[in-house]
Amino acid sequence: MHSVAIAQVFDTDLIATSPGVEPRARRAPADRQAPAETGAGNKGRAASATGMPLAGQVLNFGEGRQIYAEGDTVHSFYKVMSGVVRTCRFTSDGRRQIDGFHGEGEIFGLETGGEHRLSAEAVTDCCVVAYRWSGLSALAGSEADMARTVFHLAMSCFERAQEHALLLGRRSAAQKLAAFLLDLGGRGSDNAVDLAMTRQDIADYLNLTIETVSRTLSQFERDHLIALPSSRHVVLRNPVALRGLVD
Amino acid sequence: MHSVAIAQVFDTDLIATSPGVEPRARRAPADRQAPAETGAGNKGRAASATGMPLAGQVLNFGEGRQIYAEGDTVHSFYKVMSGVVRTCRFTSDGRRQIDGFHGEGEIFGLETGGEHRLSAEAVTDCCVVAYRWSGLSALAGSEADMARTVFHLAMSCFERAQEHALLLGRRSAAQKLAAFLLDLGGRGSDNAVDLAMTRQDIADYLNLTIETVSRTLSQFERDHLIALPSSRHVVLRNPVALRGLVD
DNA sequence: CGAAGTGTTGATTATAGTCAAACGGTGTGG
DNA sequence: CCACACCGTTTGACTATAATCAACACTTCG
Repeated sequence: MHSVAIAQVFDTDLIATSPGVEPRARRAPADRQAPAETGAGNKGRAASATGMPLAGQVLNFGEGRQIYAEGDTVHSFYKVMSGVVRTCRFTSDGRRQIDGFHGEGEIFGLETGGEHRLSAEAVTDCCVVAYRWSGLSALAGSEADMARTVFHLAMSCFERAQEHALLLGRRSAAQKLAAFLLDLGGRGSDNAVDLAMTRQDIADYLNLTIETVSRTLSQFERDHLIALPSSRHVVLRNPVALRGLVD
Repeated sequence: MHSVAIAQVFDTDLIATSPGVEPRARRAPADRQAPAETGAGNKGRAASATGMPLAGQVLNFGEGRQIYAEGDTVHSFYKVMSGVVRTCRFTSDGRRQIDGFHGEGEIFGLETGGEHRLSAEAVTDCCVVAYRWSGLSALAGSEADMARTVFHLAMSCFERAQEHALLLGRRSAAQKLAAFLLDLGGRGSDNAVDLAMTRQDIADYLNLTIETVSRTLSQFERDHLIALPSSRHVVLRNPVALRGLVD
């Protein structure tokens, strides 16, 4: 089902070799599939030639597929090679809270406890590397480089979580959306932002409803702050004014 | 101004020796004072007798005093020995967003960048230990124990930030307050919670107004979910029902 | 006692949520 | 090829919730 290859840890960067990515059809038909590591099996894991301490498995997921579920035992943490992943939690009243969107190069699924506190799903077809991780015990004394590496990752996860909390602390829907668009826009150098996720995803991330997201974007367009050539493609016409809304 | 003493790092716990805490009057008069490390100077720093890699300074702050400001150069991270500290940010429209309340044993001020992204202030009179920290470079290869220690701290900061984001994702004021009270209540074993912070602090933490906080607590009391013997003392009369509101 | 800070309550308004309908692409099957 | 259904999205009308503006109560402290 999934292609498997070797990856390795090097200094503060996690590198995957021979990713073996195969394209997948958009619009995955089914709701759920077996967790990644079950589906992919364990074949192909080996220490790399350069003797780096941690090897990873390259895995592919179709759009909408679950990578792991809330409550699953933690076996690995993950790095996004391509595509976008969301981490989220479901509340008992049926709502979904999206903790974050994780794009290329970003880490998700890092936990200290024994089980995942959130589930992770592919927003688009995506390729991720799973790094075996048995919690803090993996940070044995002899592997200081690895400790530093993983520490760095933990800190960037921490800072993203903190920024998300501050984003959610914004007063109005307009402020939240402006901050969201600028965050996405900031990743590329031009002012074109394309949204990998649906309005529902955005709403669940910003703690708004889909209607409010849609209305606010339409208002931004009427105010010439953005252009919406299509619903998933946003052009920041006036980033300065957007920034003014935010801070 | 501040008493100074030695502290040290040991395994995953940061321990302060000879804290030399002196009580201070509640209700600090002035708005701000010089940052801790300026006020306290550098005297008293030394390697401990047991040869632990990191020594800390014990510092005391009166209620309302600033520990560091947003934008300050990072010299240290901090552990709360007693009292409560808040970390927060101010938005250009004058609002304040509280990132978190940090009680006894908790860490704050850990950053990867060169400057603090938030400011920290004493909610009550408090005693904190400042651990010198020059960022990732401090995690040199020979200090694996320290790397593991600091990694553990980073992860707990991360998890708290993530929980805060999910808390802010709650729909209603009642849900936010119920989650907040249960979080505070969970720290002790009984159902008595005393609030170190003002209604304004709570409002800024939950992204609500002071009036909504007050009204919601009054409503909880009318519904026999809590008792409010005084405004800063809450008794959770029906924690099960509160939990039901949250999840 | 009076002043200042903190907290509560009431009346009104602004904002976003809810319910509902319609629009626009995309893919399918006749 | 077109008709159709489906999904994500947009828009409208109405409502619920919390913000705002305002007044008042309670504590602490000088």
